[in-house]
Amino acid sequence: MYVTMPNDQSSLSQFSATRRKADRKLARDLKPGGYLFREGDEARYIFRVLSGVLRLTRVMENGRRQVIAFGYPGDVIGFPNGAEHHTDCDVLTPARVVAYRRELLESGAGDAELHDELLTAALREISSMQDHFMMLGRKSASEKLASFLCVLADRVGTPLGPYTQIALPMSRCDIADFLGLTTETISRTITQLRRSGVIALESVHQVIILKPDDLLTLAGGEED
Amino acid sequence: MYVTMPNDQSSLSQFSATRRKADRKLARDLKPGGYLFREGDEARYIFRVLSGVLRLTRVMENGRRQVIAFGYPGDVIGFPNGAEHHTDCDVLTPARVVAYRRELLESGAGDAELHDELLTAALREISSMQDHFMMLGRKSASEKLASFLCVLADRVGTPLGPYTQIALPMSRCDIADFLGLTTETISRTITQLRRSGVIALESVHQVIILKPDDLLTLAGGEED
DNA sequence: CGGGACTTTGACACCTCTCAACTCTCGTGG
DNA sequence: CCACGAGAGTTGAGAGGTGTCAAAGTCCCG
Repeated sequence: MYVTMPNDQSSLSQFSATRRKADRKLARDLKPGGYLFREGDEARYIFRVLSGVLRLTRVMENGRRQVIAFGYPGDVIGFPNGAEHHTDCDVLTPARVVAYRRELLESGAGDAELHDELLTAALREISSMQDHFMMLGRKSASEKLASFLCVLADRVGTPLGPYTQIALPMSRCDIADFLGLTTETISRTITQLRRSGVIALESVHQVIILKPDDLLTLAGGEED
Repeated sequence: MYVTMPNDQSSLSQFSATRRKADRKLARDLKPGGYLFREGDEARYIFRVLSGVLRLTRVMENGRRQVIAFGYPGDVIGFPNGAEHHTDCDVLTPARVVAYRRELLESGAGDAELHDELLTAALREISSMQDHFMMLGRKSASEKLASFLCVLADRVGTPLGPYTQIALPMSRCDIADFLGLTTETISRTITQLRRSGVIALESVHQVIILKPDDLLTLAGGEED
């Protein structure tokens, strides 16, 4: 999942019901703290997230880290480039994924429908990443965080009375590395939002959006 | 083309000789200042750049702009997401491109080899964009610019005695919008590099790299 | 030769980072 | 049951890098 604007049309719904049924027997369960693959691993499979949250990261030799994306249900991750994976994929919450052999993306290998779904996912990935460029390069700290919360609310928010609640299974540091900021800036910006009454903190990892319209405005305009 | 680290293996060579021959009759010539497609246009074709330089941009309603990529020979651009293009594609120098019907990427449509080449290009695109994230989010102005020049030198640099010369057909503003900076910062950083003897300016749009090793060091480490 | 766009340079402001201290949470062990 | 410690999160002060605004310089092309 990339943080763009909250008009992500991606979701589980793009995958057919028969597909989801067939996947069930191929599903793999993952424990928090573990990993799905590491940079340098041979990329034999592409994964689709059924439940839980994963984290894709890349690290520079000097230690600087970038969180490439968070993998939420419906996301497809692990697109290969060459023979190896080029990111680490860690498990943030108990998760379940389906593994598809990479040949299914590359040739179809007899399952035209799945081939098409994976290809569509790859193309959507490219488009989402382009949106994310805009955010990393052209938005302020508060705009970034507001955008992030908006997208999460749209994709995985749960109603809580008149409000929307969202879980933040990742650490402040993960959010910072995703948005190109520091943990301190994340923390300070969250405090700002809280003090201005836009959000409230149920706990450190549970946010309640009190003023969705204000948050959307803070997110800075949509693209286009 | 994305600015990552100068280990881009992409080039014309990935496309077979027979392909290049067949393309010649499908080639389309483009004039500087024109455009190949605009955001919102129906995405019927995917393009491969044969010569010249293109520019892919996305604009927010408040005017902020992000240059998504520069299209250099060997690059494939215009991957569709849904029915429409989501970026503008402008022509920076006289250019020649080949247009492939999008069905060739999606189904193969009888040309398995081309299908494979386009798919590989899409996957490489994803990987390159991931590298670009690192740069937008985690590098300083001088690191960004040094990285940019390194990649250009690798891909389109021409030997000039013991040095390497590179053309910068895009404006300072384009470079800024690509790297997530301002034109002033680009200008100042170029001046720094010039004063420190790492580069020299043949003209505003012609750079000579005097100390490639220093430039590479300034680019900050490679990923991994 | 003139005009407009682009580039460079300077001064200054401000946002974010850095470094540091403190608080909070949670699990462990006495 | 409470004390303790480790890790994560928050808050503060100060520094520094980049943006903003303004003006001068340069290039290009009619």
